[in-house]
Amino acid sequence: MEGKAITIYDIAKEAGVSTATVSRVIAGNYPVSEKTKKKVNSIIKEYNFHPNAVARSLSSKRSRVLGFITPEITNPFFSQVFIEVEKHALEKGYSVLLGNSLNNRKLESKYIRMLLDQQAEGIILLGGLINDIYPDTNQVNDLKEIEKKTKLVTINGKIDGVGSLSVCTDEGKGIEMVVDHLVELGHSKIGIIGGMERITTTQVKIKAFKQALKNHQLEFKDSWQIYSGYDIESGDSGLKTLVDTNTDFPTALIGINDMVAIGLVKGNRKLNRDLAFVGYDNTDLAIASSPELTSVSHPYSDLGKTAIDLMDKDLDNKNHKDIILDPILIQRESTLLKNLKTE
Amino acid sequence: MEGKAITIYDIAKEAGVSTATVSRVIAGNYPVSEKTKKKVNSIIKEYNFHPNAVARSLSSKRSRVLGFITPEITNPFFSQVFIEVEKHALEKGYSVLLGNSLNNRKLESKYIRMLLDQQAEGIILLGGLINDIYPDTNQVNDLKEIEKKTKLVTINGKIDGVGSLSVCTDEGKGIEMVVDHLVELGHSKIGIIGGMERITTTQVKIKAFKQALKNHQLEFKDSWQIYSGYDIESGDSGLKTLVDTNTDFPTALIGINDMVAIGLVKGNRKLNRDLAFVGYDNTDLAIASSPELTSVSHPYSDLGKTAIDLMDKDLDNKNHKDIILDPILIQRESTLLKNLKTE
DNA sequence: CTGTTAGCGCCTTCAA
DNA sequence: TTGAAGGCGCTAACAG
Repeated sequence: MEGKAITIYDIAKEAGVSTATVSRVIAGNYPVSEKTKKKVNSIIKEYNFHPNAVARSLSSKRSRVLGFITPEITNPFFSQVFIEVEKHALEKGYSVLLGNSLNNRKLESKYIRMLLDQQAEGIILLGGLINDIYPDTNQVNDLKEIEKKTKLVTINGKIDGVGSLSVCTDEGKGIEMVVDHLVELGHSKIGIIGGMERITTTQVKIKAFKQALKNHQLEFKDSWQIYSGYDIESGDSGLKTLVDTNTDFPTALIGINDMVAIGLVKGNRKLNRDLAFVGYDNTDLAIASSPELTSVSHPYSDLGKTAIDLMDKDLDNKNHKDIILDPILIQRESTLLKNLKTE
Repeated sequence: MEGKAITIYDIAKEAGVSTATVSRVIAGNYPVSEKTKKKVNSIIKEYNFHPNAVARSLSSKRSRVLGFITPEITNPFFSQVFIEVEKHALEKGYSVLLGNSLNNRKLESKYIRMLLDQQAEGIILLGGLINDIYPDTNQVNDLKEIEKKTKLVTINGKIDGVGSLSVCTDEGKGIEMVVDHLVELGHSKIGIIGGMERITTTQVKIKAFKQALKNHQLEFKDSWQIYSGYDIESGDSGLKTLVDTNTDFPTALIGINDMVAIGLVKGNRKLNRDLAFVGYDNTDLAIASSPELTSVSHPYSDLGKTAIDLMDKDLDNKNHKDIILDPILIQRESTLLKNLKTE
């Protein structure tokens, strides 16, 4: 491997100019005469020279590296956001280091440490700590500390006291759209399954759910709201709980996310009740399901673009930016197969 | 942001030793007396000092950064492999830069370029170019060039002429296990749907499929093998083609991967034929499906571990390593609900 | 066991 | 518009 790499110095010598000049034509930020520029460029091409990004980072104090930390990149919601972030990062010349924290706070901290050591110019947090209603004080303090050293952008989450830049989808509005849609179809008995009590996004959704019901003069029934988690199994178990604790039954069920909704659909294969289902996040799973799931989509591309914009712009740190984007309701078979009103 | 970072120099001064000594206690690779070690460490803690990884890379010529390039991290198979790779990378102190090439060869090259510039110590390739039966000559030459500069490890794919280290699952064997399983259950009419003709993994599977049928004295019917792609829609469309072009119909269908199998299951909801289904990769989708899919699992953790081991070990470049791991058949409802033999 | 001293490859003032 | 020269923060011989 590794033949001795060719450096800016070699190019300079060959072109009969100084390394400073070579550096300038590469960066293109200082005036260089057309003539020398051409000369240098031709030599660069001839040697197939590519500047060493590490040396560059050290010298310029700009690593052009961003970090992205998320609990589970296998979760389609997270990976969907990631690819959009990365896409826009690439456009601005950033590389992205991905850290998969497995929902483990220790690992999360370890990755943050690594990113700081790597002089990451910014760290993007999605899921994990930033959605914890009771975040560990030490970790929060760490984040505050980190903010002094690098930019912090959170997606769909935020931590009190940490003045990070954030972008999120209005998940309350998303749930409202779902309820409106279901009511429109004639449903008045709606349940919401999944999530965990101490997770902010779950709370946002449930709060919005209650409000939306109220808007339609519908009653919120405690026993139709069940915390059970975020995976397929959580849908199944949530449905079981619902059955076990209710005689009166909803006609429509909202899953806290697509995976839970799939679990609900699956669980109902045995029960065979006539139910409408709604998911959340509009991941590939929504289409994998049959019936295909009505789901709320995040504006993924915008989410990614905004996160990168927040990194990129030289925002005043005191000018805390919280950007909120609108969700999109995607209607599919799982609610549309039957319209209660027309029966 | 950015207060003036504290450096090894500050620590040295405060501890009354040289920077070399500080460097040594941090690296822990050279002898330092217990006493000075303690002293230095206490100062490091006191100042909460963390060495600048960039400076370290430049000086030591070891970036401790790996690159991972894959077409679509949202594809559960790819992301599953990724998290295992990353997990083992972390254990060895590597960070991983992820590049999502979107199956675009240009982007693939761009990411490779970025990784080279970042002095990545190794690049892991999964999917994309390395599974192309007719790879572009220029790109292959590029890869050869790259191999001179960094380590190249390919997962589940390989390029002729590029002596890269590789690790893969024996996908032929996987298909053989599937066929054996189906035959065991009494199936003799088996189809295989999905994939693309010019992709190596598809070819491996189909070749193995033919051989497995032969082993059981079963006939391979051309019209029961349909290229259609890799996503859910491909399953659906593949099934349509199957219906359109056959009067005699299989009793069992193998999807080239889980997504295709899901598409098959979904498509069959309308046809309502009595079929057994098998997927491949054993992703979360296999469980999301109902009936849950019998599927072939890769030894994901081993795959990741091996890839990192190949990076890490100082292997002789001429000693080309191709490591082949065994797949695992996971039996689930989609084949087990009915045993033709017992009817 | 520890300090001195060159760099690693590039950027960036400061002069010219 | 260009060159000289001193870092960036750390590592790694080479002495001692």
